[in-house]
Amino acid sequence: MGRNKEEAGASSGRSGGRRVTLARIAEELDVSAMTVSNAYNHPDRLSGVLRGRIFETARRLGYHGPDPVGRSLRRQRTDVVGVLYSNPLSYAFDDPAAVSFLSGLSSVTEEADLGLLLVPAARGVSGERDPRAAAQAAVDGFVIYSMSDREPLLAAALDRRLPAVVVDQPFKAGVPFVGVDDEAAARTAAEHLLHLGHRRFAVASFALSPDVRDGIANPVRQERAAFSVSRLRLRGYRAALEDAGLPWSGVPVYECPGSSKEFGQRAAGALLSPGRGPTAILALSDQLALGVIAWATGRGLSVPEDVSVVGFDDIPAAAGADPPLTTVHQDHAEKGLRAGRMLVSRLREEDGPGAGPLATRLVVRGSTSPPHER
Amino acid sequence: MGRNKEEAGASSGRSGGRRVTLARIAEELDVSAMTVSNAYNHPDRLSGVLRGRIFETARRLGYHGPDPVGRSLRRQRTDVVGVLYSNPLSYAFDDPAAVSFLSGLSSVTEEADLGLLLVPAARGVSGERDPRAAAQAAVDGFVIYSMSDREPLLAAALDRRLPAVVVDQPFKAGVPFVGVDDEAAARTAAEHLLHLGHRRFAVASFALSPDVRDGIANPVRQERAAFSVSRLRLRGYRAALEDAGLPWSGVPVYECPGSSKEFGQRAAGALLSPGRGPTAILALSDQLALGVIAWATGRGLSVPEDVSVVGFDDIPAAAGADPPLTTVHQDHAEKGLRAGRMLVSRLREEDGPGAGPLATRLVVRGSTSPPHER
DNA sequence: GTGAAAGCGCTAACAC
DNA sequence: GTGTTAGCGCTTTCAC
Repeated sequence: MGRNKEEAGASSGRSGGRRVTLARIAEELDVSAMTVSNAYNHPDRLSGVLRGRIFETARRLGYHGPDPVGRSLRRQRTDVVGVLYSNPLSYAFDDPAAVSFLSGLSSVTEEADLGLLLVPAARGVSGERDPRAAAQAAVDGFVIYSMSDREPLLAAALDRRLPAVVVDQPFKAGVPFVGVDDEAAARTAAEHLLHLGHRRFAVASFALSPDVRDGIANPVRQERAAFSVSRLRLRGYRAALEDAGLPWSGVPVYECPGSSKEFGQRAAGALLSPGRGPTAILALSDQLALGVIAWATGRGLSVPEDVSVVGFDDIPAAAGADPPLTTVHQDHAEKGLRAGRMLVSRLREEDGPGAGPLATRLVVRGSTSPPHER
Repeated sequence: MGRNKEEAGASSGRSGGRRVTLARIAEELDVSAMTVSNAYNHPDRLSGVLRGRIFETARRLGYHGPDPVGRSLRRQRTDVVGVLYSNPLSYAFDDPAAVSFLSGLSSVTEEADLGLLLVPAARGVSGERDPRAAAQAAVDGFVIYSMSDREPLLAAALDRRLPAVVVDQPFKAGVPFVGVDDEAAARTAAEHLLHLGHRRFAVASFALSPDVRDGIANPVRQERAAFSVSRLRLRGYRAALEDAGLPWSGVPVYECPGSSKEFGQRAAGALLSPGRGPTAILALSDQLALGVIAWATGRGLSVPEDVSVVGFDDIPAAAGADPPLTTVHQDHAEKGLRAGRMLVSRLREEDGPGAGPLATRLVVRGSTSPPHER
């Protein structure tokens, strides 16, 4: 028989100074802690009556089930997936591509009953993120989203030898990868403009390396870019133009610190200002492309008559833009689904989806046309 | 002196079957576990030399710092904030208002070096979410975003007696709240249309209760709505119309299961179909309003000439819509900031921002005009 | 069906 | 500066 003594303020999980634990409930009912644990984790291993008394006592004492941390320590798993991002977290929510990605990822993790932990990693002086963040995250695995090649945070995460999936960049041997063929996709974008007859190009790029710059990036910096996505897209553009006999040295690449409409406007200002500017602008992202268009139309230039603009990503706003944006489509939500499924299957030690790049396709809309005679 | 024996495969954190722990490093160097712990947590309490040997040995053995779970158990804190959402997680990423909110919230939590855990809570048959999710989340506090009034998940979270903040709904005595005065704000939206001369109204609403419906909701269901945001906005509309002498019974309220452009189109189909329809539609969200506009223009009706439409939220797409949407502005990112600051200050047991509703304002754009004579 | 023993990995508090 | 003790709350294993 339980002693059943009333506790003052028993309604709170931490009243009276002492937290209510499994052991406390067990003591109260003169059963073992194991039995109380079983009541929550293996209800079939108890008589219904005892289970009822346990829950009743728990309710009375303000106990709301096994402490998740004690549980995780003992079971050696947390049922949480960590997400590592190359930028401050709040940037992710301002980036439509990242949001679509997280939407896909979260639908898989939630389905698998796993939490999604957005890992906070303060940015250091060099633009790199605090690697200790990866060591301190209580997770069963990582989804690493779009990191630069030699980011210490990435190394720290992989060092933990937990299941991990890398998305977009960088490609690391031995680590499952989800992404597209950026070089080939960028190439099709440039070829589209070449077919239309353009000969004078400029590029609006987002960051090439964590040590962010704002200005024209020379070919050396381009090839050394720590962000492989940037490097590969530039390579794709370059290959297409050089195949058409155009010297890459004549193509200014404006590097913005980030990927936003505002930066796109700034890039446009630098690229389009002088009299005889480019007739076509290749943007590494839709956000940048939209900024370019906004700047151009704001200056009385018309798109595509005066300048053609091509983006990359096909974010939701691309189709609705004025003019609708010609861009390289990639399925960001699908990336999240795929990354999630790969990681979940690894956590369960089952077979999951295989590797191989996701598809892209050029979507021709209203922001490109043959160059206008000037 | 350390024994320094080489271990096979020492490069992995869990090689040789046995995980590498603090104690293992301590043993290797013939120091106490405490000293190794101090090397990571209180570097100033060791000689630089010893610290160096410890890190060197850790590196050699593949130890990457104290296990986060063991650490959390001992310290009785996780440095993680849990986010509870009224819908499946992936919906949050498809809702521009929620995304802005998370952007604001994450910037505060990251600044405070706290992780953000998106808690997975499967949806039960009644539309309610699994309350066990709240009991199993390893967090120091909760941000509860837009729950229905009697959601078991909400009760389960509050039962844990952790610091918590509720955003948008429901208002619970004793729990810090962040939100706007929905009733007053909705009222201004309806008054705007009344001033323009409208007399025939209809409402496009998102869910009133977790047991989702799709169709006209009668006044009883309206008043019983478990989502206080829905209830209050409807009350605001109603108060304005009744003050103008219009009977609420003449105003159809179409309840959609969710808040999306697609649902808005469906609502418009039901509300605008018959010959003599409303001249103005009040939508409980911009997403719904945008759907209404899309349906109307797709049917050859022009907005605002044939129907005026007012939204609620002022999401980024509202200003760029065609026509630009008249709507009630509220600052979702600010909500996230405020909720984050309130919670962080509570976790630190400091004073934080006080209560009080955030401001809203009616933004008149192109989707409203005086009613056209028919 | 129920329980005893053991220990998951770590650090606060306090010696020395 | 470094070490000792103790225990955070839980569940695996195995016995009964």
